[in-house]
Amino acid sequence: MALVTKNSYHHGDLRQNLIDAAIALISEEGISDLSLRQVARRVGVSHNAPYRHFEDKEALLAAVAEQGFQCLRVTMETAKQGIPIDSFQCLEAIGIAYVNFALAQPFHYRLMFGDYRYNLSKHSALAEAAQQSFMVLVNTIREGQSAGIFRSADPLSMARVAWSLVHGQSMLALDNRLQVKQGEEFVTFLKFSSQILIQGLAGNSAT
Amino acid sequence: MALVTKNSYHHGDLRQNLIDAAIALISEEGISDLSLRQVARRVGVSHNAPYRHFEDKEALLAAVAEQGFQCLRVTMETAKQGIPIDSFQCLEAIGIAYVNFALAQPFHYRLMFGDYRYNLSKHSALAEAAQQSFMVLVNTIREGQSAGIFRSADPLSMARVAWSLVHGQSMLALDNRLQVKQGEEFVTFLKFSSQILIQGLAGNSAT
DNA sequence: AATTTAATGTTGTCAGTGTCAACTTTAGAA
DNA sequence: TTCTAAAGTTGACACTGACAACATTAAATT
Repeated sequence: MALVTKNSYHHGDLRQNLIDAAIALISEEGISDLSLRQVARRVGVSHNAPYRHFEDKEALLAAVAEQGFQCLRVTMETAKQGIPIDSFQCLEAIGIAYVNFALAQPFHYRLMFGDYRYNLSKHSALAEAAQQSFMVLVNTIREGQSAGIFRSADPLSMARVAWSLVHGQSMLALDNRLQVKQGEEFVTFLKFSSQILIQGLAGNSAT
Repeated sequence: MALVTKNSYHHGDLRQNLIDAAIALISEEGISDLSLRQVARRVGVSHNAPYRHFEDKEALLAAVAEQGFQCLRVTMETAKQGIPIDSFQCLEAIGIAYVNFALAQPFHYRLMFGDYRYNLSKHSALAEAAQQSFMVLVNTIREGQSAGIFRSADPLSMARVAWSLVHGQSMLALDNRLQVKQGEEFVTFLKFSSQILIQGLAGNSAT
Protein backbone atom coordinates (compact mmCIF):
# COMPACT_ATOMS: atom_id res chain seq x y z
CA MET A 1 0.00 0.00 0.00
CA ALA A 2 2.46 2.58 1.23
CA LEU A 3 3.57 4.76 -1.64
CA VAL A 4 7.24 4.97 -0.86
CA THR A 5 9.73 7.04 -2.81
CA LYS A 6 12.23 5.39 -5.06
CA ASN A 7 15.36 5.60 -2.95
CA SER A 8 13.98 4.32 0.28
CA TYR A 9 14.93 0.89 1.48
CA HIS A 10 11.55 -0.40 0.57
CA HIS A 11 10.99 0.09 -3.05
CA GLY A 12 7.35 0.92 -3.54
CA ASP A 13 6.29 -1.27 -6.38
CA LEU A 14 9.20 -3.54 -7.01
CA ARG A 15 7.06 -6.30 -8.40
CA GLN A 16 5.74 -4.29 -11.33
CA ASN A 17 9.11 -2.63 -11.83
CA LEU A 18 10.74 -6.01 -12.19
CA ILE A 19 8.15 -7.05 -14.75
CA ASP A 20 8.70 -3.84 -16.70
CA ALA A 21 12.45 -4.23 -16.60
CA ALA A 22 12.18 -7.81 -17.75
CA ILE A 23 9.98 -6.78 -20.68
CA ALA A 24 12.43 -4.08 -21.63
CA LEU A 25 15.41 -6.42 -21.47
CA ILE A 26 13.57 -9.12 -23.40
CA SER A 27 12.60 -6.66 -26.09
CA GLU A 28 16.21 -5.58 -26.46
CA GLU A 29 18.11 -8.81 -26.20
CA GLY A 30 15.70 -11.68 -26.33
CA ILE A 31 15.01 -14.19 -23.69
CA SER A 32 17.80 -16.70 -23.89
CA ASP A 33 20.30 -14.39 -22.23
CA LEU A 34 17.92 -12.92 -19.73
CA SER A 35 18.91 -13.41 -16.13
CA LEU A 36 17.14 -12.57 -12.93
CA ARG A 37 20.25 -10.79 -11.72
CA GLN A 38 20.29 -8.63 -14.80
CA VAL A 39 16.68 -7.63 -14.16
CA ALA A 40 17.50 -6.83 -10.55
CA ARG A 41 20.49 -4.76 -11.61
CA ARG A 42 18.37 -2.80 -14.06
CA VAL A 43 15.94 -1.89 -11.31
CA GLY A 44 18.82 -1.08 -9.01
CA VAL A 45 18.19 -3.69 -6.43
CA SER A 46 20.15 -6.59 -5.01
CA HIS A 47 20.36 -9.88 -6.86
CA ASN A 48 18.07 -11.59 -4.41
CA ALA A 49 15.35 -8.99 -4.05
CA PRO A 50 13.21 -10.51 -6.82
CA TYR A 51 12.73 -13.59 -4.69
CA ARG A 52 10.52 -11.57 -2.34
CA HIS A 53 8.04 -11.15 -5.20
CA PHE A 54 8.48 -14.20 -7.38
CA GLU A 55 9.02 -17.74 -6.32
CA ASP A 56 11.62 -18.25 -9.00
CA LYS A 57 12.65 -17.11 -12.44
CA GLU A 58 9.79 -18.96 -14.06
CA ALA A 59 7.28 -17.06 -11.96
CA LEU A 60 8.62 -13.72 -13.14
CA LEU A 61 8.52 -14.80 -16.75
CA ALA A 62 5.00 -16.10 -16.31
CA ALA A 63 3.98 -12.65 -15.09
CA VAL A 64 5.62 -11.11 -18.14
CA ALA A 65 3.76 -13.52 -20.39
CA GLU A 66 0.50 -12.78 -18.62
CA GLN A 67 0.92 -9.08 -19.30
CA GLY A 68 1.57 -9.95 -22.93
CA PHE A 69 -1.72 -11.78 -23.25
CA GLN A 70 -3.55 -8.80 -21.82
CA CYS A 71 -1.98 -6.59 -24.46
CA LEU A 72 -2.81 -9.09 -27.15
CA ARG A 73 -6.45 -9.18 -26.14
CA VAL A 74 -6.70 -5.40 -26.21
CA THR A 75 -5.01 -5.35 -29.60
CA MET A 76 -7.53 -7.76 -31.05
CA GLU A 77 -10.49 -6.01 -29.51
CA THR A 78 -9.31 -2.71 -30.89
CA ALA A 79 -8.92 -4.21 -34.34
CA LYS A 80 -12.52 -5.38 -34.26
CA GLN A 81 -13.94 -1.98 -33.53
CA GLY A 82 -15.62 -0.17 -36.37
CA ILE A 83 -15.85 -3.24 -38.54
CA PRO A 84 -19.33 -4.67 -39.04
CA ILE A 85 -19.84 -7.92 -37.17
CA ASP A 86 -21.40 -9.62 -40.15
CA SER A 87 -18.52 -9.01 -42.52
CA PHE A 88 -15.65 -11.25 -43.40
CA GLN A 89 -13.30 -8.34 -42.81
CA CYS A 90 -13.83 -8.65 -39.09
CA LEU A 91 -11.96 -11.92 -38.80
CA GLU A 92 -9.37 -10.74 -41.28
CA ALA A 93 -8.72 -7.59 -39.28
CA ILE A 94 -8.23 -9.58 -36.11
CA GLY A 95 -5.87 -11.96 -37.84
CA ILE A 96 -3.74 -9.19 -39.25
CA ALA A 97 -3.65 -7.39 -35.91
CA TYR A 98 -2.64 -10.62 -34.23
CA VAL A 99 0.28 -11.31 -36.51
CA ASN A 100 1.39 -7.69 -36.38
CA PHE A 101 1.40 -7.87 -32.62
CA ALA A 102 3.70 -10.86 -32.77
CA LEU A 103 6.01 -9.20 -35.26
CA ALA A 104 6.16 -5.99 -33.26
CA GLN A 105 7.20 -7.76 -30.05
CA PRO A 106 8.93 -10.88 -31.27
CA PHE A 107 10.60 -11.94 -28.06
CA HIS A 108 7.71 -11.12 -25.84
CA TYR A 109 5.39 -13.07 -28.11
CA ARG A 110 7.68 -16.08 -28.07
CA LEU A 111 7.84 -15.96 -24.32
CA MET A 112 4.04 -16.05 -24.16
CA PHE A 113 4.07 -19.27 -26.13
CA GLY A 114 6.32 -21.58 -24.30
CA ASP A 115 9.73 -20.28 -25.20
CA TYR A 116 10.26 -20.74 -21.53
CA ARG A 117 8.49 -23.73 -20.08
CA TYR A 118 5.67 -23.02 -17.64
CA ASN A 119 3.74 -25.25 -15.44
CA LEU A 120 0.47 -23.75 -16.62
CA SER A 121 -1.47 -25.19 -13.72
CA LYS A 122 0.93 -23.38 -11.40
CA HIS A 123 0.38 -20.04 -13.06
CA SER A 124 -3.36 -19.76 -13.23
CA ALA A 125 -3.34 -16.03 -13.84
CA LEU A 126 -1.36 -16.64 -17.00
CA ALA A 127 -3.75 -19.35 -18.12
CA GLU A 128 -6.66 -17.05 -17.46
CA ALA A 129 -5.20 -14.17 -19.46
CA ALA A 130 -4.48 -16.48 -22.36
CA GLN A 131 -8.00 -17.84 -22.27
CA GLN A 132 -9.47 -14.36 -22.34
CA SER A 133 -7.52 -13.39 -25.41
CA PHE A 134 -8.68 -16.58 -27.10
CA MET A 135 -12.26 -15.69 -26.31
CA VAL A 136 -12.05 -12.67 -28.60
CA LEU A 137 -11.68 -15.11 -31.46
CA VAL A 138 -14.43 -17.40 -30.24
CA ASN A 139 -16.87 -14.53 -29.88
CA THR A 140 -16.08 -13.24 -33.33
CA ILE A 141 -16.83 -16.64 -34.79
CA ARG A 142 -20.07 -16.85 -32.85
CA GLU A 143 -21.18 -13.46 -34.07
CA GLY A 144 -20.35 -14.45 -37.61
CA GLN A 145 -22.46 -17.54 -37.21
CA SER A 146 -25.40 -15.53 -35.95
CA ALA A 147 -24.99 -13.28 -38.95
CA GLY A 148 -25.07 -16.35 -41.13
CA ILE A 149 -21.67 -15.94 -42.73
CA PHE A 150 -20.04 -18.96 -41.08
CA ARG A 151 -21.09 -22.56 -41.07
CA SER A 152 -22.84 -23.80 -37.98
CA ALA A 153 -20.17 -26.06 -36.53
CA ASP A 154 -18.73 -25.91 -33.02
CA PRO A 155 -17.44 -22.34 -32.65
CA LEU A 156 -14.69 -23.43 -30.26
CA SER A 157 -13.26 -25.79 -32.84
CA MET A 158 -13.52 -23.15 -35.53
CA ALA A 159 -11.76 -20.61 -33.33
CA ARG A 160 -9.03 -23.13 -32.62
CA VAL A 161 -8.44 -23.52 -36.33
CA ALA A 162 -8.23 -19.76 -36.78
CA TRP A 163 -5.93 -19.41 -33.80
CA SER A 164 -3.67 -22.18 -35.07
CA LEU A 165 -3.36 -20.43 -38.38
CA VAL A 166 -2.43 -17.00 -37.06
CA HIS A 167 -0.18 -18.47 -34.41
CA GLY A 168 1.61 -20.59 -36.96
CA GLN A 169 2.05 -17.64 -39.27
CA SER A 170 3.40 -15.56 -36.43
CA MET A 171 5.89 -18.14 -35.28
CA LEU A 172 7.10 -19.02 -38.73
CA ALA A 173 7.45 -15.37 -39.61
CA LEU A 174 9.44 -14.77 -36.44
CA ASP A 175 11.64 -17.71 -37.29
CA ASN A 176 12.17 -16.15 -40.68
CA ARG A 177 10.87 -19.29 -42.28
CA LEU A 178 8.10 -17.92 -44.45
CA GLN A 179 10.44 -16.27 -46.92
CA VAL A 180 7.98 -13.47 -47.45
CA LYS A 181 9.50 -10.02 -47.21
CA GLN A 182 7.94 -7.88 -44.54
CA GLY A 183 5.87 -4.99 -45.79
CA GLU A 184 3.33 -4.96 -48.55
CA GLU A 185 4.15 -8.46 -49.76
CA PHE A 186 3.58 -9.86 -46.32
CA VAL A 187 0.25 -8.12 -45.91
CA THR A 188 -0.81 -9.54 -49.26
CA PHE A 189 0.07 -12.98 -47.99
CA LEU A 190 -1.89 -12.45 -44.79
CA LYS A 191 -4.95 -11.41 -46.75
CA PHE A 192 -4.63 -14.35 -49.10
CA SER A 193 -4.32 -16.58 -46.11
CA SER A 194 -7.33 -15.21 -44.28
CA GLN A 195 -9.34 -15.47 -47.45
CA ILE A 196 -8.61 -19.17 -47.57
CA LEU A 197 -9.50 -19.60 -43.94
CA ILE A 198 -12.72 -17.65 -44.20
CA GLN A 199 -13.80 -19.57 -47.23
CA GLY A 200 -13.20 -22.78 -45.33
CA LEU A 201 -15.13 -21.53 -42.34
CA ALA A 202 -18.01 -20.41 -44.50
CA GLY A 203 -18.59 -23.60 -46.50
CA ASN A 204 -21.12 -26.04 -45.16
CA SER A 205 -19.64 -29.50 -45.42
CA ALA A 206 -18.57 -31.89 -48.22
CA THR A 207 -15.10 -33.36 -47.99
CA MET B 1 38.06 -42.09 -41.28
CA ALA B 2 39.79 -44.30 -38.74
CA LEU B 3 37.25 -46.55 -37.09
CA VAL B 4 38.57 -46.42 -33.57
CA THR B 5 37.10 -48.36 -30.68
CA LYS B 6 35.17 -46.62 -27.99
CA ASN B 7 37.71 -46.50 -25.25
CA SER B 8 40.65 -45.18 -27.13
CA TYR B 9 41.72 -41.61 -26.60
CA HIS B 10 40.29 -40.61 -29.90
CA HIS B 11 36.67 -41.37 -29.87
CA GLY B 12 35.69 -42.50 -33.33
CA ASP B 13 32.58 -40.56 -34.10
CA LEU B 14 32.22 -38.14 -31.27
CA ARG B 15 30.32 -35.63 -33.35
CA GLN B 16 27.38 -37.91 -34.07
CA ASN B 17 27.51 -39.35 -30.57
CA LEU B 18 27.14 -35.88 -29.13
CA ILE B 19 24.16 -35.20 -31.35
CA ASP B 20 22.53 -38.48 -30.31
CA ALA B 21 23.17 -37.83 -26.66
CA ALA B 22 21.73 -34.34 -26.97
CA ILE B 23 18.59 -35.71 -28.63
CA ALA B 24 18.22 -38.29 -25.89
CA LEU B 25 18.63 -35.74 -23.13
CA ILE B 26 16.26 -33.31 -24.80
CA SER B 27 13.64 -36.01 -25.20
CA GLU B 28 13.90 -36.85 -21.55
CA GLU B 29 14.19 -33.48 -19.88
CA GLY B 30 13.51 -30.79 -22.40
CA ILE B 31 15.82 -28.18 -23.64
CA SER B 32 15.84 -25.49 -21.01
CA ASP B 33 18.02 -27.49 -18.67
CA LEU B 34 20.25 -28.98 -21.31
CA SER B 35 23.92 -28.19 -20.89
CA LEU B 36 26.87 -28.94 -23.06
CA ARG B 37 28.66 -30.40 -20.09
CA GLN B 38 25.79 -32.76 -19.45
CA VAL B 39 25.96 -33.97 -23.04
CA ALA B 40 29.70 -34.47 -22.75
CA ARG B 41 29.26 -36.38 -19.51
CA ARG B 42 26.67 -38.64 -21.10
CA VAL B 43 29.08 -39.54 -23.87
CA GLY B 44 31.85 -40.01 -21.33
CA VAL B 45 34.12 -37.28 -22.49
CA SER B 46 35.59 -34.17 -20.94
CA HIS B 47 33.55 -31.01 -20.70
CA ASN B 48 35.50 -29.32 -23.44
CA ALA B 49 35.65 -32.09 -26.00
CA PRO B 50 32.49 -30.90 -27.80
CA TYR B 51 34.31 -27.74 -28.78
CA ARG B 52 36.44 -29.76 -31.21
CA HIS B 53 33.29 -30.54 -33.19
CA PHE B 54 30.97 -27.61 -32.59
CA GLU B 55 31.82 -23.96 -32.45
CA ASP B 56 29.52 -23.46 -29.51
CA LYS B 57 26.35 -24.72 -27.87
CA GLU B 58 24.20 -23.18 -30.58
CA ALA B 59 26.04 -25.13 -33.26
CA LEU B 60 25.33 -28.44 -31.56
CA LEU B 61 21.67 -27.59 -31.16
CA ALA B 62 21.49 -26.52 -34.77
CA ALA B 63 22.78 -29.95 -35.75
CA VAL B 64 20.13 -31.55 -33.58
CA ALA B 65 17.45 -29.42 -35.20
CA GLU B 66 18.75 -30.29 -38.65
CA GLN B 67 18.41 -33.97 -37.90
CA GLY B 68 14.87 -33.29 -36.74
CA PHE B 69 13.91 -31.73 -40.05
CA GLN B 70 15.25 -34.73 -41.90
CA CYS B 71 13.04 -36.99 -39.81
CA LEU B 72 10.08 -34.72 -40.35
CA ARG B 73 10.53 -34.83 -44.10
CA VAL B 74 10.67 -38.62 -44.11
CA THR B 75 7.60 -38.76 -41.91
CA MET B 76 5.61 -36.63 -44.32
CA GLU B 77 6.81 -38.48 -47.37
CA THR B 78 5.85 -41.77 -45.79
CA ALA B 79 2.40 -40.48 -44.95
CA LYS B 80 1.86 -39.55 -48.57
CA GLN B 81 2.61 -42.98 -49.88
CA GLY B 82 -0.30 -45.09 -51.00
CA ILE B 83 -2.71 -42.19 -51.06
CA PRO B 84 -3.86 -41.04 -54.50
CA ILE B 85 -2.32 -37.74 -55.51
CA ASP B 86 -5.61 -36.35 -56.67
CA SER B 87 -7.46 -36.89 -53.43
CA PHE B 88 -8.06 -34.51 -50.60
CA GLN B 89 -6.91 -37.21 -48.20
CA CYS B 90 -3.35 -36.69 -49.33
CA LEU B 91 -3.01 -33.28 -47.71
CA GLU B 92 -4.97 -34.43 -44.70
CA ALA B 93 -2.68 -37.39 -44.19
CA ILE B 94 0.38 -35.18 -44.31
CA GLY B 95 -1.13 -32.75 -41.87
CA ILE B 96 -2.00 -35.44 -39.39
CA ALA B 97 1.42 -37.02 -39.70
CA TYR B 98 3.02 -33.63 -39.17
CA VAL B 99 1.16 -32.88 -35.97
CA ASN B 100 1.71 -36.40 -34.69
CA PHE B 101 5.42 -35.98 -35.28
CA ALA B 102 5.41 -32.85 -33.17
CA LEU B 103 3.42 -34.50 -30.40
CA ALA B 104 5.64 -37.55 -30.39
CA GLN B 105 8.84 -35.52 -29.96
CA PRO B 106 7.68 -32.37 -28.27
CA PHE B 107 11.02 -31.01 -27.16
CA HIS B 108 12.83 -31.88 -30.32
CA TYR B 109 10.10 -30.24 -32.36
CA ARG B 110 10.28 -27.07 -30.30
CA LEU B 111 14.00 -26.94 -30.73
CA MET B 112 13.58 -27.12 -34.48
CA PHE B 113 11.43 -24.04 -34.35
CA GLY B 114 13.42 -21.49 -32.56
CA ASP B 115 13.17 -22.64 -28.99
CA TYR B 116 16.84 -21.84 -29.05
CA ARG B 117 17.73 -18.91 -31.23
CA TYR B 118 19.76 -19.67 -34.33
CA ASN B 119 21.49 -17.43 -36.69
CA LEU B 120 19.93 -19.25 -39.64
CA SER B 121 22.41 -17.78 -42.10
CA LYS B 122 25.17 -19.26 -39.98
CA HIS B 123 23.70 -22.73 -40.07
CA SER B 124 22.98 -23.29 -43.72
CA ALA B 125 22.63 -27.05 -43.39
CA LEU B 126 19.78 -26.48 -40.98
CA ALA B 127 18.10 -24.00 -43.31
CA GLU B 128 18.48 -26.47 -46.15
CA ALA B 129 16.94 -29.36 -44.23
CA ALA B 130 14.02 -27.18 -43.18
CA GLN B 131 13.47 -26.06 -46.75
CA GLN B 132 13.43 -29.64 -47.99
CA SER B 133 10.78 -30.66 -45.52
CA PHE B 134 8.69 -27.67 -46.59
CA MET B 135 8.99 -28.77 -50.21
CA VAL B 136 6.99 -31.90 -49.46
CA LEU B 137 4.04 -29.64 -48.80
CA VAL B 138 4.67 -27.49 -51.83
CA ASN B 139 4.85 -30.50 -54.11
CA THR B 140 1.66 -31.93 -52.72
CA ILE B 141 -0.13 -28.68 -53.43
CA ARG B 142 1.30 -28.58 -56.95
CA GLU B 143 0.17 -32.12 -57.65
CA GLY B 144 -3.28 -31.31 -56.32
CA GLN B 145 -3.43 -28.35 -58.65
CA SER B 146 -2.49 -30.49 -61.63
CA ALA B 147 -5.22 -32.89 -60.63
CA GLY B 148 -7.62 -29.98 -60.54
CA ILE B 149 -8.64 -30.24 -56.92
CA PHE B 150 -7.00 -27.00 -55.74
CA ARG B 151 -7.40 -23.48 -57.01
CA SER B 152 -4.72 -22.20 -59.29
CA ALA B 153 -3.05 -19.67 -57.02
CA ASP B 154 0.64 -19.49 -56.14
CA PRO B 155 1.47 -22.95 -54.71
CA LEU B 156 4.16 -21.49 -52.47
CA SER B 157 1.67 -19.22 -50.77
CA MET B 158 -0.81 -22.01 -50.45
CA ALA B 159 1.78 -24.27 -48.92
CA ARG B 160 2.72 -21.54 -46.48
CA VAL B 161 -0.87 -21.33 -45.33
CA ALA B 162 -1.01 -25.08 -44.84
CA TRP B 163 2.30 -25.08 -43.01
CA SER B 164 1.19 -22.26 -40.75
CA LEU B 165 -1.90 -24.17 -39.81
CA VAL B 166 -0.20 -27.44 -38.91
CA HIS B 167 2.65 -25.65 -37.18
CA GLY B 168 0.24 -23.57 -35.17
CA GLN B 169 -1.75 -26.63 -34.19
CA SER B 170 1.41 -28.42 -33.17
CA MET B 171 2.74 -25.61 -31.04
CA LEU B 172 -0.56 -24.86 -29.37
CA ALA B 173 -1.11 -28.53 -28.68
CA LEU B 174 2.37 -28.79 -27.17
CA ASP B 175 1.67 -25.76 -25.03
CA ASN B 176 -1.49 -27.48 -23.90
CA ARG B 177 -3.49 -24.54 -25.09
CA LEU B 178 -5.98 -26.24 -27.40
CA GLN B 179 -7.93 -27.86 -24.61
CA VAL B 180 -8.62 -30.86 -26.81
CA LYS B 181 -7.91 -34.16 -25.14
CA GLN B 182 -5.35 -36.24 -26.95
CA GLY B 183 -6.70 -39.34 -28.60
CA GLU B 184 -9.78 -39.73 -30.69
CA GLU B 185 -11.12 -36.27 -29.91
CA PHE B 186 -7.91 -34.71 -31.09
CA VAL B 187 -7.89 -36.65 -34.33
CA THR B 188 -11.44 -35.51 -34.94
CA PHE B 189 -10.31 -31.94 -34.48
CA LEU B 190 -7.40 -32.43 -36.89
CA LYS B 191 -9.74 -33.79 -39.53
CA PHE B 192 -12.21 -30.99 -39.03
CA SER B 193 -9.38 -28.55 -39.33
CA SER B 194 -7.95 -30.02 -42.50
CA GLN B 195 -11.39 -30.11 -44.00
CA ILE B 196 -11.67 -26.37 -43.48
CA LEU B 197 -8.24 -25.80 -44.94
CA ILE B 198 -8.85 -27.99 -47.97
CA GLN B 199 -12.16 -26.35 -48.67
CA GLY B 200 -10.42 -22.99 -48.57
CA LEU B 201 -7.67 -24.18 -50.85
CA ALA B 202 -10.16 -25.63 -53.28
CA GLY B 203 -12.44 -22.62 -53.72
CA ASN B 204 -11.73 -20.27 -56.55
CA SER B 205 -12.09 -16.74 -55.29
CA ALA B 206 -14.89 -14.56 -53.93
CA THR B 207 -14.19 -12.83 -50.65
C1' DA C 1 3.42 6.65 21.72
C1' DA C 2 6.02 2.35 22.25
C1' DT C 3 6.67 -2.25 20.93
C1' DT C 4 6.31 -6.05 18.15
C1' DT C 5 6.09 -8.39 13.83
C1' DA C 6 5.95 -9.57 9.28
C1' DA C 7 7.27 -7.88 4.79
C1' DT C 8 10.92 -6.41 2.14
C1' DG C 9 15.71 -5.86 0.78
C1' DT C 10 20.88 -7.32 1.38
C1' DT C 11 25.11 -10.12 1.78
C1' DG C 12 27.38 -14.33 1.41
C1' DT C 13 27.64 -18.72 -0.48
C1' DC C 14 27.14 -22.87 -3.47
C1' DA C 15 27.06 -25.90 -7.39
C1' DG C 16 26.55 -25.59 -12.13
C1' DT C 17 27.15 -23.27 -16.72
C1' DG C 18 29.58 -21.65 -21.43
C1' DT C 19 33.81 -20.59 -23.10
C1' DC C 20 38.78 -19.47 -23.31
C1' DA C 21 43.76 -20.87 -22.94
C1' DA C 22 47.28 -24.11 -22.35
C1' DC C 23 48.49 -28.78 -22.23
C1' DT C 24 48.56 -33.98 -23.80
C1' DT C 25 47.74 -37.76 -26.66
C1' DT C 26 47.30 -39.88 -30.94
C1' DA C 27 46.73 -41.03 -36.05
C1' DG C 28 48.47 -40.57 -40.24
C1' DA C 29 51.45 -37.85 -43.70
C1' DA C 30 56.25 -36.89 -44.90
C1' DT D 1 60.86 -42.76 -38.05
C1' DT D 2 59.70 -38.17 -37.43
C1' DC D 3 56.59 -34.50 -37.50
C1' DT D 4 52.29 -32.26 -37.38
C1' DA D 5 47.71 -31.29 -37.02
C1' DA D 6 43.48 -33.13 -35.16
C1' DA D 7 41.19 -34.64 -31.11
C1' DG D 8 40.71 -34.83 -26.18
C1' DT D 9 41.98 -33.00 -21.32
C1' DT D 10 42.72 -29.90 -17.40
C1' DG D 11 42.27 -25.57 -15.29
C1' DA D 12 40.44 -21.18 -15.03
C1' DC D 13 37.02 -17.27 -15.30
C1' DA D 14 32.86 -14.68 -14.96
C1' DC D 15 28.22 -15.54 -14.70
C1' DT D 16 23.91 -17.81 -13.27
C1' DG D 17 19.66 -19.48 -10.10
C1' DA D 18 18.82 -20.45 -5.65
C1' DC D 19 19.39 -21.00 -0.64
C1' DA D 20 20.34 -19.29 4.20
C1' DA D 21 21.20 -15.80 7.38
C1' DC D 22 20.94 -11.12 8.31
C1' DA D 23 19.24 -5.98 8.23
C1' DT D 24 15.86 -2.57 7.66
C1' DT D 25 11.48 -0.77 7.67
C1' DA D 26 6.23 -0.11 7.56
C1' DA D 27 2.41 -0.86 9.97
C1' DA D 28 -0.42 -3.62 13.36
C1' DT D 29 -0.97 -4.26 18.28
C1' DT D 30 -0.63 -2.91 22.61
